[in-house]
Order: sequence, then structure tokens, then C-alpha cells
Amino acid sequence: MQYWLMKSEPGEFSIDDLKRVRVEPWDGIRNYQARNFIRDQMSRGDRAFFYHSSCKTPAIVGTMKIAGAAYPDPTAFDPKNAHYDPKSDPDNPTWMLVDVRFVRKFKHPLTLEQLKCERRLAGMRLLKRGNRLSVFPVDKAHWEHIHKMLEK
DNA sequence: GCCAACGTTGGC
DNA sequence: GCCAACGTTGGC
Repeated sequence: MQYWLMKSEPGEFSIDDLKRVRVEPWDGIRNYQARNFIRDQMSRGDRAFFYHSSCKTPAIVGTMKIAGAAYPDPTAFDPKNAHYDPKSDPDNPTWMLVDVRFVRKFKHPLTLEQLKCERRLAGMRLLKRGNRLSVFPVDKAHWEHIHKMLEK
């Protein structure tokens, strides 16, 4: 089992939205590195942090489970969709997605500011300068340390 | 709104 | 294949 972090702008789709709908296709990924993680390395049952980005208080706000294997992202073929990609061939789709299932919403979000203060998270990709990837793996040690922070 | 970082595009 | 220009991300 692997651990992940997935970003979403809460104005677009938040942890509360996921809590309400329970399962959601994580669509709109248009970055090859993120696509490769999704397509090649994610498996059903993997765990992921839900991260709120581009908002007042960027934070890890909860966890979710990868609900199944990757499949083609239908929004890439919809001209009306903001993430429409006319170059993606329906017979050989460029963009893939996974369904995610709600697991929990943290009582108190772990803010980016808090996370930066943790020496044990120093190597985490989220905290690296210039990080823009919206989907990436999280080390088991980091996953566990972040859960320890919740107990405080 | 600013701007650094990074990915993508396209001319050569 | 190089690299400048451009677009996007995302914290601040």
C-alpha cells in the first residue's frame, strides 16, 4: 500500500464536498508526472491526504482512499469542460483519473505553516521549494508523523 | 495582485 | 536538441 497527497482548491472541490458525496472521480489532472503516478503507481486501497491549496489557509484537511484503478478522464473529451484537451485521442487517452473515497475530515486541519515547523517532515515534497505537483507520493514515515501531530 | 518556480510550446 | 517565450501553480 502506498501513501499520497492530492491537492484541490477548496473553492472547486473541498473535503466537505467529498464528505457529502463519499466517492468522487479526481478529474482534471493535466500534468504528465501526476498522470504517471495516477496511472502507474496508484492502487485500490492506497491512502491519500486531501490538501487544500490556493486558499486562505493551505492545509491537509483529511484523508481518503483510492477506490480503484485508473481509467480515462472523460473531462478531457468534453469541449465545454475547463480541462478539455483536444489533443487527447479517445482511442488512446492521454489523461487518466482515479476515484477517491472519503475516509475522514480532521477536526483541526494541519496547516502548511504547522507542517513547515516539523523537523521530521523536512524532506516532504509538499514543503520543497517550487513544488507545484498536485499529486505525489508521501513517505510512510511522514504519513505516520502527520497522524501523530493530530493527537496533540 | 505579485512573483518565483516550473512545465510546455515552438522557432531555429 | 536548444532555449526563449509563455502559461500555470500556489504561497504570500
